[in-house]
Amino acid sequence: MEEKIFKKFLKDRGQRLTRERAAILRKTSSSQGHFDPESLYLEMKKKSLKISRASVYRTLHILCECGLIEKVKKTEHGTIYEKTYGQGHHDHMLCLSCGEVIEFYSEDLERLQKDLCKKYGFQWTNHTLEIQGYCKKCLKKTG
Amino acid sequence: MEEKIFKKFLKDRGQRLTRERAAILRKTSSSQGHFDPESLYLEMKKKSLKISRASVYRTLHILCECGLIEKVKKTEHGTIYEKTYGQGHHDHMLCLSCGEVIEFYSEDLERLQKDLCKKYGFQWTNHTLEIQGYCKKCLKKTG
DNA sequence: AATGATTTTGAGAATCAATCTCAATTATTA
DNA sequence: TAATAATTGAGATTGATTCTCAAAATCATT
Ligand SMILES: [Mn+2]
Ligand SMILES: [Mn+2]
Ligand SMILES: [Zn+2]
Ligand SMILES: [Zn+2]
Repeated sequence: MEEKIFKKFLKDRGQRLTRERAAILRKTSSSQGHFDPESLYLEMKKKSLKISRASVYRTLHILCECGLIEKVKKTEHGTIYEKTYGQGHHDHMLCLSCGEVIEFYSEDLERLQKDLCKKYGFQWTNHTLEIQGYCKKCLKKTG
Repeated sequence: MEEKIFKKFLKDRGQRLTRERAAILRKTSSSQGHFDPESLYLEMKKKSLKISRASVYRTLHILCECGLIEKVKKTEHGTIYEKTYGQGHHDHMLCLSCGEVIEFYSEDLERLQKDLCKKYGFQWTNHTLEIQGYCKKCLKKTG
């Protein structure tokens, strides 16, 4: 389970699983979907888990290195993250109207990309794909 | 040609094609590949085209709205742009070692994405795909 | 060409996410 | 327990970007 992984990861680097780090880990592990550091900070504050912004940012970094979460992208309002533990790889559709994020996965799409890389002599490690457009719900409203 | 398009676009909004805007347009039009506002600002400064940062940022915005350039993505060092006039749509491979950007296009990839959108009742408008990995050159070096 | 209205510019201030500083605190080791 | 090492938080700092606003440039009209 996540805490075990995180603890081991930290230990191997001579770092400690503090109360603050554990709290942030729990928060991100139980998170549904995408999140950003500031919101996470504010939510923890509300819940009387007063952890400084510095620690939030620092811990999110470590969690990335550890592979438990990942940066999704940078926006004008800051960086978006998502947890990766227990989540398969996927890509995103983003509704330009309501902001909804649809997660999807396509084996064909993955294979096609790897084929393309081969063609260019490029050694694939990972990728990010975001499709922008309008979701079903918004299409109904606007007609 | 670009200047004509830009001029018309501005005129239609009651805006003017000033010396500053024209200079930035020329610079971006003649640009090869990707660029960022700060570098563009510094280069123009070197060439005795002293244009303020404010104007650079403002003009890049307008050029985006006009469709002559596009934001590629946001990085920790700022926003990356590229010109779009005369360039077909394409996606990117980014070398994690040397930073090289390979531009590529795949009809199959495009079709596949549109099919996926259909499946989700999502109305496609555009997308961005970045494949991260290692380029041919770097692979040779590192073995 | 002069007048008056409109738009644009640039210098520097403001904003905002993210990082850094460093003294005080906490955990680990001897 | 004392010495050592890691961590925290408050606030300062950085860096990209935006904003402010007075001065300059451009346009339309007489
Ligand atoms: Mn996701
Ligand atoms: Mn490109
Ligand atoms: Zn929507
Ligand atoms: Zn390379």
